[in-house]
Amino acid sequence: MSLSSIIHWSLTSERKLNNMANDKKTVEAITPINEDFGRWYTDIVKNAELIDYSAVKGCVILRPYGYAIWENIQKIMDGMFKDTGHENVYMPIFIPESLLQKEKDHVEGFAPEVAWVTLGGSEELTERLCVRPTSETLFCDHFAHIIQSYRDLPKLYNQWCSVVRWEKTTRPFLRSREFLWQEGHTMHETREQAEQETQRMLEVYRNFCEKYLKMPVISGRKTDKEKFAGAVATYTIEAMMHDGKSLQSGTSHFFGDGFARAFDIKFTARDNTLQYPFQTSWGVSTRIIGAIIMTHGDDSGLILPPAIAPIQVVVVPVAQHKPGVLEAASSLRDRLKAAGLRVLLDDSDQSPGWKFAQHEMRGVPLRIEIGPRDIEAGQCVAVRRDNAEKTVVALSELEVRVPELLSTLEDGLYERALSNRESRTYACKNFKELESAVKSGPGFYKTMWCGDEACELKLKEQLDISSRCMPFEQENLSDVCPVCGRPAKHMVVWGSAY
RNA sequence: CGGGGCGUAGCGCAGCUUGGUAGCGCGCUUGCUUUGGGAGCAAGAUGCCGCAGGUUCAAAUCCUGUCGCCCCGACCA
Repeated sequence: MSLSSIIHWSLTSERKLNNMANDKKTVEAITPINEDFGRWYTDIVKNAELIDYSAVKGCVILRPYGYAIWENIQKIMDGMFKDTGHENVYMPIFIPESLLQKEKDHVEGFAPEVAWVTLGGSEELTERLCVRPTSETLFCDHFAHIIQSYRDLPKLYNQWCSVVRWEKTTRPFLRSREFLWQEGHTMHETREQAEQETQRMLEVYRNFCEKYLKMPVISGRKTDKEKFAGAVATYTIEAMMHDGKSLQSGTSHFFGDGFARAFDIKFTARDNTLQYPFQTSWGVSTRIIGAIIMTHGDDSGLILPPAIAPIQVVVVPVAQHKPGVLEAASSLRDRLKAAGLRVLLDDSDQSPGWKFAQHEMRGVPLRIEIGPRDIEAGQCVAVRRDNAEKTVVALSELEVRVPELLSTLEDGLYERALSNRESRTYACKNFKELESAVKSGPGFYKTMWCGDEACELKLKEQLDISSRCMPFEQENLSDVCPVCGRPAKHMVVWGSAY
């Protein structure tokens, strides 16, 4: 028996025992978060009814609760894009092969994971069509038609759509073959304007993650090795997950005029000369839902930040068959709804305990219990999802206290995520320190770096870590690269990534 | 792509070694009683045993092939 089969055997039998022990209680017990993070994650996405697996490997069904999270994310982000002057468009799902191949680096980067359509009905197509893995080429083809003059610039476009990348290893939300996202594509008169746009949209992403998702991120630049195929520079926001691994949560690319040249996009400039415009693109995908799960979740399941939670408050009536209870509960619901909250009154005929567990699994930020005793006392009981803290709320103060509780919960989520990141972040002056930091567990390892890709590759080989980003907020940890000893140019955050 | 494991009711699994009427728990349906942390009793319904061949009087069980999923590793804009 090989080592891995022994490990597998002991895991499955352990699970069997767990299941047997839990049978009385529930069939939906999830793996403890610190026992097997990967399994915990899969348990969550299925048990919280975010997704179901489909007939095609790597393509998941977003169930109503999971899709509602995406809709809330969309609503907020779309507003932020509109506020920064962007317009939504929709491009076709297919890209002719000749179009995809116009930019050399781009096609090389994406070719291995592109899905092709070769037949229309039973007829072989004269040119095969790729199912878009990203839409730079389509936008460029279109921009070439509509940009003539500096007066046509800037073009600030965004589209909400799905893209397909034929991945070998897949995980719900984190890496699937088809996923939903938004991709912004912009064209500018000058290099500076495009560079500014790249940074501006990264800042929109950072703001969105920190303000609404309560997820601290590090923003910075990718090394050349890690940058987007065809980009001059790629910027990223990196978030640390519960287990210390890094998740690239949004990217913003500066393309220079490379694509413009490849696609022959030209405009007449103010000085009556023909110029190539400068381009950006930026994207956030449903992967961000994976980030939310892995940042905030715990042993009881999901914890959703209120801003994107499909249900912000669940009202659970206790002894709901008794006269007056359901009426009191639905009046609570109506008042909270009127106060602008997303509320569910769970009047299903499950026991209260079952409802508690169920809504905890689904990450509802705040639960309100109301039973005969409360009604008599003119109160209800609010329970925070993140720390199970119970607060007695006078019914007369409902509209004031509930938003307060949600807001302190938001602060709590952010603080907890931040302190997890801080406790797993290591500043390393030399190779020895880096090595021992890596040994002490997954995390962010900050070091200086000479800028040479050879050193980057060496760290991958020797310590199995890759560069996550070169943060905008640089620190001076030492004067030399810990790998080669040459003068250090940048501070880099290293880690292992999802 | 390499190594390992698993496909039996909606879910989790037993049965396979040694072939002989398809099982258990949860869930589901109906009724009654319950309700402040995953309720109880009673009566029900649900299976091309992944698929295709083969051996046999007889296959969930043995043999061959095949497809799918999971884990570990490699790869991964």
